[in-house]
Amino acid sequence: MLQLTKRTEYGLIALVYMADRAGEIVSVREISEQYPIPRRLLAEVLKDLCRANLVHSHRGATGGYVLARAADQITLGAVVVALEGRPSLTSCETLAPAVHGECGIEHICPIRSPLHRIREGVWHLMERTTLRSLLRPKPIPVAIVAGTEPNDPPHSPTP
Amino acid sequence: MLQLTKRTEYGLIALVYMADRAGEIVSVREISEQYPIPRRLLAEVLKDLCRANLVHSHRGATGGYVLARAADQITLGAVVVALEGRPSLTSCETLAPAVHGECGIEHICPIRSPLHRIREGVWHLMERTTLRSLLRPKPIPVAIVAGTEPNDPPHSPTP
DNA sequence: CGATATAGCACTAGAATAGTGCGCTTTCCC
DNA sequence: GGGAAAGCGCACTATTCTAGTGCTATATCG
Repeated sequence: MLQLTKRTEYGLIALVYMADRAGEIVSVREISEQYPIPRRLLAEVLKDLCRANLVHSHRGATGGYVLARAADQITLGAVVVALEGRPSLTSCETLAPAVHGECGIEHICPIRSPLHRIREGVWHLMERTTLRSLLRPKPIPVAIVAGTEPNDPPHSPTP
Repeated sequence: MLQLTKRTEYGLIALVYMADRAGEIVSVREISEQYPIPRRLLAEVLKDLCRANLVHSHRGATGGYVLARAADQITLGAVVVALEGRPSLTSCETLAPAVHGECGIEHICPIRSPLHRIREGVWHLMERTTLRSLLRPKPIPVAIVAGTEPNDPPHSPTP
């Protein structure tokens, strides 16, 4: 269904949240109280992001998570890979490498290599998109609560 | 799961096959005998493509399907829309328009509009990809006439 | 020590997809 | 004209994936 999973959405929201508080340790509870995201599920997601080294964890009473790198060093692609695996677009690619290297009709499959190109395009798009570019150009946390975008003031998002 | 469905794969394979035989009426049986695709399922897919006016159907004993337009007039986007609906990338977009126009956290959702851009990018990619570009540049029997890409082999396409 | 937070595993429920059954209609061809 | 072949339409089953939850263990701050 050519759509990101909820896990990925939640992960991105959490990452953006953490990016806004760069350096601070943020707990799952804190994030889940800001958005209608099930706490336990978000916890699972953060664990995955931690395993993928996108965030660092701190255990114990005042524990939580912190971005492992700067926001412009974290790509959408990396997040997607961490939370739902490398996208494949066709089932060929999902199964092929695991089985015997082919999808069974590989030698006659007329859409294989062209679709690869598409996949590459999508993939490239996600690799080029950094967490930073997902951030709103608004510095104040309070603004997050209040602001829909009135008319995109002074900032220019990305070149 | 950022992946095309089997239906879409099957549809593309069928379309490519039909493009190779532009003008001829091709039956579901014929296609399903060339590839390991369940006949009945392929039939469902072709029906959907027919409803979307991407192919024309001919009933009766020697019936089958034919491309409704030239291969370069059929986009991957149109096929995807016909077989799995317009892609949405986030659940916001899937539900939002149906419900009350918002996903519930829309006003605070930090990833909404940036992710929209991504979606647009993916969508644009699919809209720009035509069935023709999925074809192998093989100088096949009847030749697809209308002239393939400029990088073609030693074959001066056509008038 | 106790409260709080992450770590890990396993499990349930629901939705979406893959694939099938069956009867009807249309059309070619003998 | 009648049968075979092909599409049409609907409904149905099965499998897979995702969303979300339960429980327990471990770590750390105060």
